[in-house]
Amino acid sequence: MIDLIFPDGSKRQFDDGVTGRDVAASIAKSLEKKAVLVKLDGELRDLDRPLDKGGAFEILTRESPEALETIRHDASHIMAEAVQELFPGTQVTIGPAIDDGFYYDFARETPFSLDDLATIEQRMKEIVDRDEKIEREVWDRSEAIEHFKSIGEAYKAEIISDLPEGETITVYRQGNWKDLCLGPHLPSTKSVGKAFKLMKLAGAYWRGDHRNAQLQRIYGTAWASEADLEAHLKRLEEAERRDHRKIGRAMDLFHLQEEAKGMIFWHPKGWTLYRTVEAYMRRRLDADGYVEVKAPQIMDRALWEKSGHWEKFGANMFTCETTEGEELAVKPMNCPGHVQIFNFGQKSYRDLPLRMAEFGACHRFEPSGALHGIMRLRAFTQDDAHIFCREDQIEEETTKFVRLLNSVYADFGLELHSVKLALRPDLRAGTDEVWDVAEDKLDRAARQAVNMEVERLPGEGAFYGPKLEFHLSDAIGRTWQCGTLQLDFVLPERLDAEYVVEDGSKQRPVMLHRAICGSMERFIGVVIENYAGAFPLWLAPTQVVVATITSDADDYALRVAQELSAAGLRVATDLRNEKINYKIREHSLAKAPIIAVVGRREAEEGKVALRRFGSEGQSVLSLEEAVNKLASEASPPDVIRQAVLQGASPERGPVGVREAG
RNA sequence: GCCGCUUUAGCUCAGCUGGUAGAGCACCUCAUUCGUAAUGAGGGGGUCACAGGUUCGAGUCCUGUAAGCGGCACCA
Repeated sequence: MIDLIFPDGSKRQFDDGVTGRDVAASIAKSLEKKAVLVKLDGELRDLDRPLDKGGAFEILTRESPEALETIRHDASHIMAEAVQELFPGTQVTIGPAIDDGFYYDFARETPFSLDDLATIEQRMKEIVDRDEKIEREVWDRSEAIEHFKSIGEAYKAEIISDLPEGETITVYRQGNWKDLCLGPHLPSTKSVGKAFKLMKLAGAYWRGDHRNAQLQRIYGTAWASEADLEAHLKRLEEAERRDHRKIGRAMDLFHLQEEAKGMIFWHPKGWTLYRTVEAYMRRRLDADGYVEVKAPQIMDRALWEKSGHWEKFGANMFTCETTEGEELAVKPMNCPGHVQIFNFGQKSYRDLPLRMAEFGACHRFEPSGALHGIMRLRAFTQDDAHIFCREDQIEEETTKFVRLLNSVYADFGLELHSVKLALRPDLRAGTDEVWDVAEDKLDRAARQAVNMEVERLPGEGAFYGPKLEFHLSDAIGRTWQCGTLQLDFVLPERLDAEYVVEDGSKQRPVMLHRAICGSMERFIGVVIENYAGAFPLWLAPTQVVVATITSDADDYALRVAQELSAAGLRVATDLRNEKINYKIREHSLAKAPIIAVVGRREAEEGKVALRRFGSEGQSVLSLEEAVNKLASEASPPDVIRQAVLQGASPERGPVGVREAG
């Protein structure tokens, strides 16, 4: 007999070997019908698999969130079945559930075409209609290897051979089709439903290793209901609408061209946005006790050899040789330069922590396939800083940094989504004791700053120290990793950084590499997508468009523009001989935050009619009122906070905006 | 870098099985002076990514190259 404890706390006894389906049937016939999976002590299991032990027990229906992953996993199996029916000779490999859907990697000579996807999808729906029972079988290891070899499934046979001895080999059978799989699965192909869609074709390496054969991956999305599928497709459309590359072109922010691939041509409006973000970051760093520096763009090979970059990352560095025989490299990162500045003259423990910041332009030779819009470039600017400190300052500095990062994200309408701690890799510098302390310090400091679980990523740290990754989420819930903080035990040693302590002896400082935006370009890309180009007033490249109704108002419009501009606002005028409807439409489509309409009436009364992006109303204000109001509204969020702290009236208007515009 | 797809006017895209390139928007000119999301008329603009090949003839078929896109690998 086994004891099952149900979610309501009740406990019942069942015979050994009872299945989830039996249990469901014993509760209600309707439940048996709806049941697709069970959960035993937190583990998902097939409905028809006999229960070999008791424990916390739950019966799951298709609609339960836990079932979704299984629906996706099953969909991948159905896809594999469909592919093997349609394209005999295609080998299967693996096909897991992933976020929003599933994929399956196939080995086949001829590539699949987009037309094939429609055919496969059709066949998948037929397989669902066939209502094939999905059954779990436990196989003998060598028999399983033999079986898959005999049917030409070399990859499957390899997977089984690589499973540890003693591992239970389970094969799932649906209709005539079999696949090696851990499970669990739904009871029948019909349970999977038809709320799926094949999305794209891609190449992928066997076992994720580029030295292995390249397989053909088919991605699909699968949901519990048609409505969920529709909603997902809508979200994808929405994401596409926000694509920074599209918006960048439409709003005339920047462009890329093949003569400089992976590098941005910033246009006036885009560069205004860039400068606004940079000026904001600079103020935040200034206020947080950083000093800003600028190190050379190109330095001698010898320095990169000393720092270790030449050996480890030389292949990704842009290099050149002078006619005088010097070998130089364009900096791929800023750290060695900063250590040179630290090393100049003598540093005392009184100088620590020394927070050295640079908007550092870095160049890295990224593989062509890695480039992506302005998110992944060959030339980019890090909002980099290195904090030189004592070991006992690591925690405090980390906490301070995380608070700053959190506040910066919030100012851009973004939210810190998760913090991850990348732990020691196999190949690493430093002793285990040092790593224990370092990992522990970062973990504790991050927790203290954000009151959030810190996810641990074993083996993903840099060879020189553990790393905190900060993932943010945008307005439509996508996540991005921008911020990072990395502890470094190695570089100060390699580049001989030291400071004098109280007793006059010399010590190595610890270095914290940290960035909030990561790359300015990438961060701006995220910001563009976050706001879908409809920037808040303080960020908008053009903040106010002064549009005339008739040419009678031209002189007045110029005066309005001049006064707004004098108050620090970024202003454009539209004096064209066009109807006001036309102008409103055009500037609204261009996402101008404020349209100031002036006609004969406003000119005579010294007023302006303000229309805000996204609203149809207008407010008529005197010119002076409008200037004050807009100037104060256009102040960056940190400047407004500062003004409030100092007790200045926020109505007094522009503080600190000018440097950006 | 690897796999697949794409590349036609400034932008978005048509162009069937080969017969010498088209729309909308944008741009320019003229007229229109108008009160909150498109005034009308006219005009200019393309080595069809690039280089070869097949053909009487190539935007269209073939090969190669490049870039872009979707993934994979990479991301110090």
